[in-house]
Amino acid sequence: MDKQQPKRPVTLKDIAAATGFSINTVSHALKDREDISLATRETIKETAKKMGYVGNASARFLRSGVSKLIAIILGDLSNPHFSIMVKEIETYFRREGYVSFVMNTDEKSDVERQAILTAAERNVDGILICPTQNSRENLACLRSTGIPFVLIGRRFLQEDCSYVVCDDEHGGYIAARHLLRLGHRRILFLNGPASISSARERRDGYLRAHREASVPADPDLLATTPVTLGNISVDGIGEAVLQKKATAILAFSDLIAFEAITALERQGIRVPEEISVVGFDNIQSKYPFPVLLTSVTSSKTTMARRASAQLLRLLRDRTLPPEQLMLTTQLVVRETCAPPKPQPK
Amino acid sequence: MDKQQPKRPVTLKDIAAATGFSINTVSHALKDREDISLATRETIKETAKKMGYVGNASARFLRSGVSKLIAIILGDLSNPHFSIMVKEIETYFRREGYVSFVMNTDEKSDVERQAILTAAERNVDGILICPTQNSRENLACLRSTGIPFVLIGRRFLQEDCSYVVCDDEHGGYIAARHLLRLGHRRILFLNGPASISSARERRDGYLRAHREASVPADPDLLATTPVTLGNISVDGIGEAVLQKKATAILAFSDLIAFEAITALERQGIRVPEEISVVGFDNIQSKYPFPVLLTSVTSSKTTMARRASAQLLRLLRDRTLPPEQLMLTTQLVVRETCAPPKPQPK
DNA sequence: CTGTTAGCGCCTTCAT
DNA sequence: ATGAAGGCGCTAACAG
Repeated sequence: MDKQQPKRPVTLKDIAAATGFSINTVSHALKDREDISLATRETIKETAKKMGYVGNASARFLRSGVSKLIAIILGDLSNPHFSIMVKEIETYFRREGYVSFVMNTDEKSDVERQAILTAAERNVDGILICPTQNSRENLACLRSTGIPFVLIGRRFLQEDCSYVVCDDEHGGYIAARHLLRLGHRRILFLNGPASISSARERRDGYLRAHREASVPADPDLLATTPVTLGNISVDGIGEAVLQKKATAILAFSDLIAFEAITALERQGIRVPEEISVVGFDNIQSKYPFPVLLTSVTSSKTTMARRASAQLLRLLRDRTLPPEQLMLTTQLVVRETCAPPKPQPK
Repeated sequence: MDKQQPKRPVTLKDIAAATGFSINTVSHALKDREDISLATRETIKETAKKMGYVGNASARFLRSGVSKLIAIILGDLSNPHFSIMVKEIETYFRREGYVSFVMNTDEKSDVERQAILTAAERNVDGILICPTQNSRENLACLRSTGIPFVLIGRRFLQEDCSYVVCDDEHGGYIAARHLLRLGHRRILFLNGPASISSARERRDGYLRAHREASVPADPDLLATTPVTLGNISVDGIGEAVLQKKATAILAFSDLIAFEAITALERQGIRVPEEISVVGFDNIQSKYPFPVLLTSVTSSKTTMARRASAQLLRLLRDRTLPPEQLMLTTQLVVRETCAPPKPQPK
């Protein structure tokens, strides 16, 4: 067999030597260029296969300037919301001949900055990023690389760059409206930090629903929790609910909602009998968990595909203007909401 | 500002021209080599930073032969079981200066083969793979690349290669034993395909528990379902349970268990009152879902870290012999199991 | 149709 | 302490 020595990879030069053609001819033949005779192409391709030629992406990039590499930068891959999208993106781009790598920022802007620079150093052709938005600097950093990018899930309103987001304001609105219509008057919003655009916009929707229903929104009911798994803090949620007299909870993500439900039930507070809960992301669209959480959703796979398609277009023609896309949001009603219990006075 | 032109990345040459030193000196200075005077190093590093130098990984690889790239090949990133591990691996390797990219095989061996070749073409330094095991050829393909690799979660018993798995036989054993001790005599095993080592080993444990309990294991209770999300098939699970007179289900993964529970409850069959369910993976260790599924587990983060560490060692010294590691499995008892209902005759 | 030349950005080696 | 030369594998541009 041909498999003992430390295996130097086969190069075009090796194939050239083996077939007697020049390196160049081999290169062209392997790309099936018309200007090489069919016979030659056949011979060369056969020899290449026999020798186990796989090519060298680094060398190819160095010469051509095209790496066929994509960077995906986001907070937390272990969150199903993201992993579902990443899988979609990876599959989409692999079909187009690209390889994509993921970098987790844990929502920290310095890690994100490092990730952007790493992407540049790795010569990626494009970047898909769900920005931390802790600071504005990283957007400048991203721009300064000159690499085409598309934001996904979050956006910068004052800036003119490409993004694909969902209608978070509407999401916050329909979630709050649903609860208000059930009769809830004090809805605790476990929101993400206001620096994140989607958190801000959901809050706006939440407030709009209150205005429409002529229910005053107590600022004390707007709470903030970190959004990364493992850092979500719902300690004392039971106490908070009682103290703030909340009868419902709106959570920034399904994971936060689940954390809250788990904590509440541990304290003997039942959902939805004693407190209603609405989440965001509808991660059950893919996993048929028997949890039955009412949740606001937008198609993650659509979002991922649209963002990928947009980036791909940008890669093919870098002069294209930025494109903004907002997908609709819907409320998926399951079983974690009910009218409020008559409050004992 | 310095940001209009199509932005050719800054190279060592540019810094050399700007500082008046040679390319070589610049290269050395940026690596903080002792043989460049401190003053020069300072100057050069400052200029580099000012000019926004980020380096070029492809060029570096081409010369040095080290890409600092890792490929992760697995079935389905959107499965939390995998995404949790991938996040761990990505973080682990990034701290060591590596970038890792993921490729989903959908458990198809031809896609896997392509992924292996892509990894080789991309000059990865190492591969972490959870093999499909549909065919044996891909292992040969993997070997032929000469790239160090570590299997994760599945293994080839006859082959001498590095792997990190959990004790699946013991997992199948304790799961079945738990159900047998509760009084179940007919446990439907929704297992993965027997080509997958972990499925085979879990089945062996399931059978051992039956032997120990002197309960005959009806082969009719050994069912097989695809393991990728979206392809899991539990259609007619209700009918199957009734027809096979099963009083409990053991599932190859938590996702399959959830699918089964959802399907059963839709048919009005209640868990655990009418049927008990045990899953595998304990994905709730990270997500506090209020589902309370009894599940067999092994630490995913430990598995990921151990596999990463093992691969890293291999990268530092390719002559190291293969290393095999098996982590223990435990049963996490939650609320989906109960003694069987007295069967009406 | 096929071959030659040159160079992408970096690092290794050797020279000064 | 710094510089010069050469080449990693590939492809673009041009020559024959």
